[in-house]
Amino acid sequence: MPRAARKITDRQHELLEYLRSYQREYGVMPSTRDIQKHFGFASQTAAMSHLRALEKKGVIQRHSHKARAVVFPEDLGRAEIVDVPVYGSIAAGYGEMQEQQADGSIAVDVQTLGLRKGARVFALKVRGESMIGANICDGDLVIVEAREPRPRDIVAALIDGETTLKRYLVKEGRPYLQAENPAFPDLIPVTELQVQGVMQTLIRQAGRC
Amino acid sequence: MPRAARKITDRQHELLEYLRSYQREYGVMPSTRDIQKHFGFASQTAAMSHLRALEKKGVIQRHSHKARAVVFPEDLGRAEIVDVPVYGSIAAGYGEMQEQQADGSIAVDVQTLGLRKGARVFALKVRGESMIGANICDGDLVIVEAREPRPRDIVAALIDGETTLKRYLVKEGRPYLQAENPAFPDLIPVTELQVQGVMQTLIRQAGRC
DNA sequence: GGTGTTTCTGTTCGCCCGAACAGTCGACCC
DNA sequence: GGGTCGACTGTTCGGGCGAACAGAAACACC
Repeated sequence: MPRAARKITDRQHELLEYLRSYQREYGVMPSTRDIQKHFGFASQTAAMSHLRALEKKGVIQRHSHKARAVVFPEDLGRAEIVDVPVYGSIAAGYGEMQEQQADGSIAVDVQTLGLRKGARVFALKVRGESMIGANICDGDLVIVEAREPRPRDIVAALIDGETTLKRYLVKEGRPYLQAENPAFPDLIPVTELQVQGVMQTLIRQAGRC
Repeated sequence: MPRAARKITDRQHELLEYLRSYQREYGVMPSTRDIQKHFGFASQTAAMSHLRALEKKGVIQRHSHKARAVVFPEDLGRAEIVDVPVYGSIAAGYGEMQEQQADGSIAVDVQTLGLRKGARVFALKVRGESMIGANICDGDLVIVEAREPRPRDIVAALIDGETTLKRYLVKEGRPYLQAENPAFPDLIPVTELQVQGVMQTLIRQAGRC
């Protein structure tokens, strides 16, 4: 295999790793002179030829005559990525949620999440087995979009000062919430403002459930 | 509220949108002169002052005296993001998978996926109800890491030329696979090389299941 | 033994690009 | 009605930064 996709050298791998770590830390690519300093090169040309080599092997792309214009091809044309804050529990409306401390956040592209542009979104850690009938387990992460529910949506609702998942149903014009577990009481009438959002995506880490 | 977090102007929103679209397309930020040309400014200073305004409002960060050094704070310090190829079905071993066309890909940060560094990983669209007992439904997306299974892992296994999910169990030193649905036959002895990987994460889009 | 790749040194060139300075005009804000 | 913003024009300066050129020494391939 003389042309294309030859194997990457140890030294080139080092450089690649530096590019990645620099980008993660500063959000920008290093200039050839930054690379020079980091590796202790006496000449800036050394960095240049390494970049050229990596470009020839296809692991990076460069825009010529632009500053810091090194790009990883896999980052290009990727769907937009959103950070979703994760709450262990939510004991307030959406308005007050911003002040509440998130337990962390997850980053996923919008396409997988199936979100509309500009949707307000958060994630909730499921506690208990009340939705086991919908195959949602204790410990699952549920991504919720703050919007009006439609009948049969699974919603995050505020009940007794705590947020839980329930099925949103409408009977004879009156909305009510229902657990998907025969051991749980059925009909809970919806008073007002209790629905915080609609479940959009579910994420489960292996090992649980 | 005189200081900090004032509202973003329409014009500033336009600029922000341009920064994002430029970055998505080229993987690099535009220079002030790129901005100037795009908006038809007569002076490059117009772009500069817009960037300064956005920085003061905290929606971007800048590294002074560096070229194209505009950064979105939310992109900074984020866990590494990996692209996971999605296969509708896999009828081969891991080696041949690279040649097989992926049905798309999803981008998630490694932390949410719970992956080890350098792990070989792919995603599989679940077909059928054979794992409904483990609360895995038809249409779910399962992220699989190619590695040796441990007892009680859920694995992607090649059976009759098609990949399906099964529970990996060991009885009296002999490994076998089991569906998590009483309607399916239990014990399937493992011959060799059939396990393609271990389920690590599950992703479910709402509306299904 | 020539040809090619890798990993560098040393130097020069010249556009790229952020930054600073000096203004202009209009919209709000007490 | 002076003050502070936002949205610019017009110009100059100087370091940032990619790129080119001329090597060199090690190693592998065949």
